[in-house]
Amino acid sequence: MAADWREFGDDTLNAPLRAALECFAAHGYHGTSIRMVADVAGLSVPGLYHHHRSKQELLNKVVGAAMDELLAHTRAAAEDSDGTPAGRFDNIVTALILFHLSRRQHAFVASTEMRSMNPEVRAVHVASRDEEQEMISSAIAEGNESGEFDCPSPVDAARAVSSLCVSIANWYRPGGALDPNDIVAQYLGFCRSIAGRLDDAPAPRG
Amino acid sequence: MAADWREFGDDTLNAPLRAALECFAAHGYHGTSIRMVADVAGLSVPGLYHHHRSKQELLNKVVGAAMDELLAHTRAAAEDSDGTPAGRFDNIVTALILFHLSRRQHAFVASTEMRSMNPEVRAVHVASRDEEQEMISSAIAEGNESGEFDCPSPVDAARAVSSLCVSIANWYRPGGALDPNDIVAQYLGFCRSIAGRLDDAPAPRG
Amino acid sequence: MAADWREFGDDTLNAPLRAALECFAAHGYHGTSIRMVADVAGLSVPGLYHHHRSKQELLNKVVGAAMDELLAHTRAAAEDSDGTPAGRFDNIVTALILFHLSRRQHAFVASTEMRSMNPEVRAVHVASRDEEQEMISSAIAEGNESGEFDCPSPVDAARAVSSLCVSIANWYRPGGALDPNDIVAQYLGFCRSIAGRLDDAPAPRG
Amino acid sequence: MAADWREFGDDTLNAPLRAALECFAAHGYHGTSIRMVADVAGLSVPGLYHHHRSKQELLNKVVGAAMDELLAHTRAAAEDSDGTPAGRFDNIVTALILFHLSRRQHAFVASTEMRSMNPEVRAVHVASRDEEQEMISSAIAEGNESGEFDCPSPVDAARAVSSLCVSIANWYRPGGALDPNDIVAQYLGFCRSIAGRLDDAPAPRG
DNA sequence: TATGAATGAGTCTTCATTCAT
DNA sequence: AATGAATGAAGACTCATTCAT
Repeated sequence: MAADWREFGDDTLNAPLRAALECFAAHGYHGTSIRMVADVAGLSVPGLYHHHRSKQELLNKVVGAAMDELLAHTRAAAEDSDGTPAGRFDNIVTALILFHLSRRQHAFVASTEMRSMNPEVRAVHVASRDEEQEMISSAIAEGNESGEFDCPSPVDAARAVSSLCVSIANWYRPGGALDPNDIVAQYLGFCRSIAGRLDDAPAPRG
Repeated sequence: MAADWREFGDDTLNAPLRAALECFAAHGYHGTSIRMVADVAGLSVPGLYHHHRSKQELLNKVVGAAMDELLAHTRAAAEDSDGTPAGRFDNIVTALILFHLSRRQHAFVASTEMRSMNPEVRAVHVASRDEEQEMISSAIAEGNESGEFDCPSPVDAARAVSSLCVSIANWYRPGGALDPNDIVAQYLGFCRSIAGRLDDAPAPRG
Repeated sequence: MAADWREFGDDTLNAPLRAALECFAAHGYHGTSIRMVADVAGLSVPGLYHHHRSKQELLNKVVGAAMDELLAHTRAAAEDSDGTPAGRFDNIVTALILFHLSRRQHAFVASTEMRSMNPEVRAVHVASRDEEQEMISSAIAEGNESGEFDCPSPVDAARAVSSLCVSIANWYRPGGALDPNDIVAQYLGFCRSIAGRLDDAPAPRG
Repeated sequence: MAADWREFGDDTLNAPLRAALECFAAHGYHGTSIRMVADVAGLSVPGLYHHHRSKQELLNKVVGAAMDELLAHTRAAAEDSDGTPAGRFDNIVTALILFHLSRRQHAFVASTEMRSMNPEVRAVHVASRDEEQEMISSAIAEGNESGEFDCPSPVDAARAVSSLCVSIANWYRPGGALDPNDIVAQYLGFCRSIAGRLDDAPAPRG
């Protein structure tokens, strides 16, 4: 994993989960009926239930898979860095941006349907998200010490960085006018400046 | 209005609309039943229908009121500025931040339930949002000319600025640890750096 | 009540509960669909739900009303007796028989659908039934002391007496060949002999 | 068979039928799903269907086997008697009691799920039950002639006797406080007194 | 003005049953 | 012989909405 954290191939969702993802992204959890999911998946309703026990479970699995993938890539990105806080920050944020470009719907559903999840499942996802943000804020904090960053509140900045990356999923459409690589560069620039990165060689900016 | 665009008093929603807002914010449009709204409003179901023709209309009114208020404040803020692009940018973004602090639920519902609105109503709101972002991007573009900003893509930066301000509604709770004034300063700083503001006197940063 | 414990007029079930009673008696709780009940009651399905919260509640109310009526009549019968254990036994058992003749379906459903009830509701009904049998067994036990009965195990006999009266609901149909008064006399005789009643003037026997 | 009508060994139901019996006894026919039966039987659903064509057939076979066993034992008991009506009555009733002690669940299901059976299958079982009761009532009637019984209505008494024996299945649990042999003696006494048995040597009574 | 009562259409879910493998 | 996968029909229940009062 450590080597290819930049790569997001086709996701591994099977037909029913993919259908659920698409429906949830388009209409929301409560706006989606199980019949819609079954139709999109090319199954009958009981056929869908043969694979997944409930509508709730569809959501859990979709969001769970997304969160796992995000964390795995982010951790790999952090480990893969050059050892400096700034390098770690760049890698983590790059992974975050790439994820939201590559898993647009997953990310959108995960952030939108938090409230529709079971409390216990939601707790897991909140923990994942918190770990995410913690990785960012500690990189910034260490960067403050190393002189690479000048950020008065790493925790708040990390939240803003995270929010900004998440927001990509709200508007990005593959095949649109913007090149993904440009977006990565652009948003990495945004995030560096939010975090108070002190640049000799200034980062690309939007 | 031009004078007090910084002030957001109590909103003017009557009981049914306020109830709808609360329910939509908590459970989403499709996750909210008309009966829930009636209960929270202290009305019977037909009593609710006496005031508002449909569930859809509740959403339209709630979101419409929010968008109108946001636009009014933003326009007033723009007009109230010192005439420089940088001053206009600061005012507009400040209005945007204040709105998302003061109308947390309204903003959350407006951004979350776009897809649940009638197409024609949605079109109005999209137009409002676009006008919003256009005000920001043109301030940045003019700032590029005036030398106050150095921003390669004002449109993209404006979207990022807007997204970041909207995201405040996702986590801010009145009465929390952070002081609203500090948040304004902090996020204005974030937005300035996203937009490539060239500072003599550096802005507060997060 | 003490005066008219022999009288069972029309029961007080309203249309939905009466419909539920009839359906449960005919097809059992699980064999009855809510649609059947609604049809029999002359209501739409949501109309039925307007009056009663769930299928389970229909069962609870039907059985609860029956148990309450049975207990009220049995207690009144006990209080109305001539003071001797034998007189009390006769009154209680007579009330029991009359109930199963007059509330055939109620009794049938109550005894058949115990297992279909919520645990807590079932507990109430088990307690009622136990009180019932306790009234019978203590009459027998006191009759043993007074010399009116000779019964080695009043508890077991009381259960048999109770079971025998309940069984009337399995076959009795109003308007059939047997006169209700004759059945009362006959089954009272059965019950006396089960309980070991020592007769000078022999009771009617079947 | 004539020799051992008092013996009820393990029943001969195979795994699927035994599972069906247990489920039907616990939840009723309509409260039982084919999947529950399959699970209890340790089979897959199609595996269950491989052995039995339908849920209905499971019920038919379970009840049919029970009825056949009951009739066989009752007939053997009748033939095995000492030739007197009273002796025949005692044997038949004893067989009836033993059956309800030994085949508690079978008897319970057979009496509870009459209404859930196919009409033609139900007809067979009604006929069996009628034959049963006819054996009892004719023993009583002949006993009236022979002076061993004094029973004004043998048919009604036979039904009461039958009902009382059936009711044992409602409460008896193997391993409980009461010894099966005692129950036989006790209920035989109950039934004799219901039937108006005139005793020189008084029978055991409850 | 306000509400108890009602409803057609829809919700999620499970049913008994079958079939390709 | 045995099963994973599938399905039309039905299950209980709720939806947004209306109407008589």
